[in-house]
Parts: sequence; structure tokens; C-alpha cells
Amino acid sequence: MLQQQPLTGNRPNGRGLGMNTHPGLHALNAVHPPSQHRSEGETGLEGSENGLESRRDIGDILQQIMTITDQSLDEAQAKKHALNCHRMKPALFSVLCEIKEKTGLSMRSAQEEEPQDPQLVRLDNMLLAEGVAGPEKGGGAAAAVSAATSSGGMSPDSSLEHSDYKSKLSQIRNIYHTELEKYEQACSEFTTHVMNLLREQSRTRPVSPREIERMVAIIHRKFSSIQTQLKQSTCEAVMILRSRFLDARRKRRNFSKQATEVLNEYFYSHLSNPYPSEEAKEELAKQCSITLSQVSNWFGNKRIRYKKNISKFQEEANIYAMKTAIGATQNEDSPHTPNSTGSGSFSLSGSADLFLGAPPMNGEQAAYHMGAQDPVAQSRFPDRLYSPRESRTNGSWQEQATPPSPGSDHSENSN
DNA sequence: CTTAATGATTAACC
DNA sequence: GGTTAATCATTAAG
Repeated sequence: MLQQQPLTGNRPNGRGLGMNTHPGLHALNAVHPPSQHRSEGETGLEGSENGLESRRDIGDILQQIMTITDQSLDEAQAKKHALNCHRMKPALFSVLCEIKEKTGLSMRSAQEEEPQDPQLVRLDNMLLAEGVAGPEKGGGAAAAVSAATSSGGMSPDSSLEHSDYKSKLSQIRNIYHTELEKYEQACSEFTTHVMNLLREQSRTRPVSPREIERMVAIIHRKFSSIQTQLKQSTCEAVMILRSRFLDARRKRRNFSKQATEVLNEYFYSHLSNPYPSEEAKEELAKQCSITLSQVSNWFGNKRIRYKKNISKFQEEANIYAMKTAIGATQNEDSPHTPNSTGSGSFSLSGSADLFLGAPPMNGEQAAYHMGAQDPVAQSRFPDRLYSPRESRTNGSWQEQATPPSPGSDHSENSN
């Protein structure tokens, strides 16, 4: 955008003035003056017979150039060589330079600065994030997996599916990289080819470095559009792979028996307020070797399903209340055991929530627990804080629960 | 095969 | 940001 000041300086139209500065034009003018000047005679010519000869030469050259495309390759090559050796060649070349100088002005503003396709940037970022692009081997794929499961997390036993995923991903990686390499190679090959061509042509016609530069840029643009397509389809492949392998919904695994037990234990021992705090969730997650969000999911599901059909969960509630109670009495002997089976609690309050299992159906059961906030759990999770939603601690979390269904009063309900 | 159970996702809500 | 309620998709059970 800055070079190529017109030779004529402040005269953009440049007509005629530029000629003064061009030695080549002088040479040409000398042998082939413009027709309108012909009448003025042949001043400056070395001699009339010489001028005539030169004129014939010029016509000859032009004729040869015009017809060179009609000839066979060998013929053309020979003719080209001959033209290159022609004594008029420098002059002709200079004229071409001059013409180019002028026409170059108009095409200069045509291009400039492609604004970095945002789409391409997005694709690049994604490929990088998925571990397809970027550094070789290992770390990339692992990073992709951990990134993909950041919300869902991965339990240790799911490494099997992940190895499958990883192999598929590295397959995609390989294809992507070989293709990319192929494109890059083809691009550089083509570029050097074109540059050689231009260099060769620069012997007979003026080719500015800038022009070569632009040519290269055009080639690169074309090739990068192909690359973009490659990246696009690679992204799609990765997305499909991901949805196949990492969508936990599709590859759902039930929690281990022990994990469900721990969760249920907590749930039923906090039935009046089954909203574990962040700390409690972390503790549960650790115990069950599941993620925090899985704990949250579980409690969310549990609450809603319990509320929806309390009678269905009666048995379960009793069982876990019993368990808690037994665990509590057993631990009375060794109140300072900090292990996972819980410690130091009172059978009395440990089974407190048991009564909630058979609520009066009008939601007033909460009154039983206004003061006794589950000492069991408090000792089990000493750092437990009650959920920020204090409004629920009075047990109203299920107050609007609709009784299961009119005809579902099972026999065990009467117990 | 059908059905129940269950973990995850989603939109609407506060 | 966490919850609820509805829903989806998979797994386990019949």
C-alpha cells in the first residue's frame, strides 16, 4: 500500500511525462516513433535504412509474440529463446515495464488484507481444544477427554470407554494430520511451481516481486479454503464421536451398590431437609467416587421421585433408617472413629426421620424436627452446613406433594 | 419382548 | 447458581 509511487510524481495521469525517465522508451522511440510523430521526420535515428530495418524487426517480434501460442511447445520454446536473444528485447521489455507501471496503479487497490475468517478461527480453536490439532500424542487426547467430561466428570471405571474414544480420536487426528500435510505439501509445491513459472516469465515480461507475493497469497487463500473444509469435516467427525462416546446419557451406568447406599443413607437421615451443602456433597462424592454434579443429580432425582410417590419409598426409608440406627448404636462403643461408616450418633435421633416415612399426608410432620437437626449427619459430616435455603429446613420441601394416587394405599401403609 | 428403575438433561423458576 | 418438574435414554428386571 505504500510503494510504487508513480514515476511522474504529482501527475497522476502521467501521460508523456513518464517517458522522459524511461531509457527503454527512448530506445523504442528511437526506432519506432508514434505514428502521429512520423511526419516530423526521423530525427534521432541513426540512419534511415537502419530505422526501416528496426521497424521491420519490431513488427517481426510482435508478430512472433502474437502467434507464439498457436505453435507447438517445442516450436514455442525455440522461438522464445530466439526472442530472448533478440537485440530488441531489452527495449521491448522496458516498454512492457512502462505499461505495467501505469496499469499497475489501477489494480493496486483491488485487494489488501483479508480479515482473518472468524469461522476458521473458531474451527481452529475447537480442534485445538479437542486435541486434534496442537501438539502430538497423549496429552492432547487426554485433555480433550477431561475437557469433555468436565461437567459430568468420569469415574475410574469408565476408562474402558475412554480408551475406545481415545483410539477413535487419534484415528481422526491421524487422518486430519496426513490430509493437512498433504494439502500443505501440495500448496508449497504449487507455489514453487508458480514461482518458477513467474521467474521464467520474468525474463520476457516484467514481474514485480509484489506481484509474485500477491500470486502466492492467492494460492494460499485457495488452499486454505480447502483446509477450512477439512477442518470443518474434522470438527463434525469429532462432534459425532463425542456425542457417541461421551454423552453420558447414552452411556449411562448405574452407580455402584455401595454408592447408592451412601447416598440413600444420607438422604433418609436428612429426610426433613435433604439438601446437602456443598461440603456434604463433596464428601458424598468422594465416598461414592462420583462427581459433585452426579451427587446433585442424584439428590434432585431422589427428592422429586420421593415426593411424587412417598408410599413407594416407605420400605426403603425404613431400611435406611434402621441401618442408620444400628450403625449409630454400634458406634456408641467407639465414638471417635472417623471412617466412612459414620461415627458417634444417637439411636434416638438417628431414627428420627423414620417417622417421616409415614407422614400424616398434610405436610405437618416437619414440626417433629424443628429442633433436632439430625445429629447423626452432623457427626457423620462434622463440617456440614445446612443448605442456604433455610426456608426448607422446617421440612416444607415436600409440603405440596400430591399423594401418589387415590388407589395406591398399599397394605404396608397402615403399618 | 415390555416395563420399571435410574442417571442425565432441559427449561422455567427464584 | 441451585431447584423443580418433565423428559430423554439407557440399564435392569420381569
